[in-house]
Amino acid sequence: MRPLFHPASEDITVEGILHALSDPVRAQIYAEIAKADCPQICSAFLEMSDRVVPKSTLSQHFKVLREAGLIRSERRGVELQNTIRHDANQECWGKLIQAIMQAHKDQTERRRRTRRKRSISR
Amino acid sequence: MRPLFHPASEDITVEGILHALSDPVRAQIYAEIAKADCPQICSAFLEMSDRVVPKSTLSQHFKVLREAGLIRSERRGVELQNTIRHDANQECWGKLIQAIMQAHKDQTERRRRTRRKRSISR
DNA sequence: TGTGATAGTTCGGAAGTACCGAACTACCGG
DNA sequence: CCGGTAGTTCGGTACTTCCGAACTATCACA
Repeated sequence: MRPLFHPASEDITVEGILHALSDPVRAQIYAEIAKADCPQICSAFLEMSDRVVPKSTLSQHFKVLREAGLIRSERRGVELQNTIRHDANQECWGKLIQAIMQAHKDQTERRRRTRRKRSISR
Repeated sequence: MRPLFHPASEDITVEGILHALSDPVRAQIYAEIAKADCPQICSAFLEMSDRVVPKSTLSQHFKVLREAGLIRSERRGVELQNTIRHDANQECWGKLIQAIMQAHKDQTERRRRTRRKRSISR
């Protein structure tokens, strides 16, 4: 097991961030880590809202988020503590990331409304 | 050749937009269409800044942008006139797209400065 | 109409990426 | 050292991307 790689903040790219957050599972993971007030461990996401995420897949998702520079993972005993990377975020990526997360939130909300409307009209 | 498919605005997704714009070539195409004051044809992008884009690849890139709901393509004779889709953009995606384009712009600028600094320090 | 030219699309194969189960490594508590 | 829990790596299959070659669509003009 090689030590966890985190890119230097000057190596973070738009492409990397967009790619990482263009996956709904990863976007949700990121959102939950962001809104939690304490570090989150990977296995907390083995089952999410509706779907079950296999743990090898989950591990890859965390790797993508980490290597895009979005989260920081630190070993604490047997588990990884994941937090969002405020260093890079605030300065140059803050607005981008916020806009993306807001768009995801709006979309979830919009979908929820549409589903409900549809089920009423039957 | 099937007619050009454009998604209805309610079928546009964050995932689709992020995926489309996470490719630097597509992001640049989108940026240039956005800043031009008249529709742009696909073949205008066969050679861009430094790289040459093969036309089959270019055709796919336009398809991705179109099907993400970012651009509209209309046949005018032998060519396609591409414009950005303001309908969907303004209402719910405007902020997101602007933030992404700004981030791309900042990144290009940052990279340009770094390159120059490096070449001075030699 | 037919021929040539130009713009874009489709096809097919090679290269790359994603997903997931199974086997593995790392760490801790007794 | 054992057993259990948390994560990673491996390997195969499935999907995606890239690009050249062949194709289709449209126009202009004889």
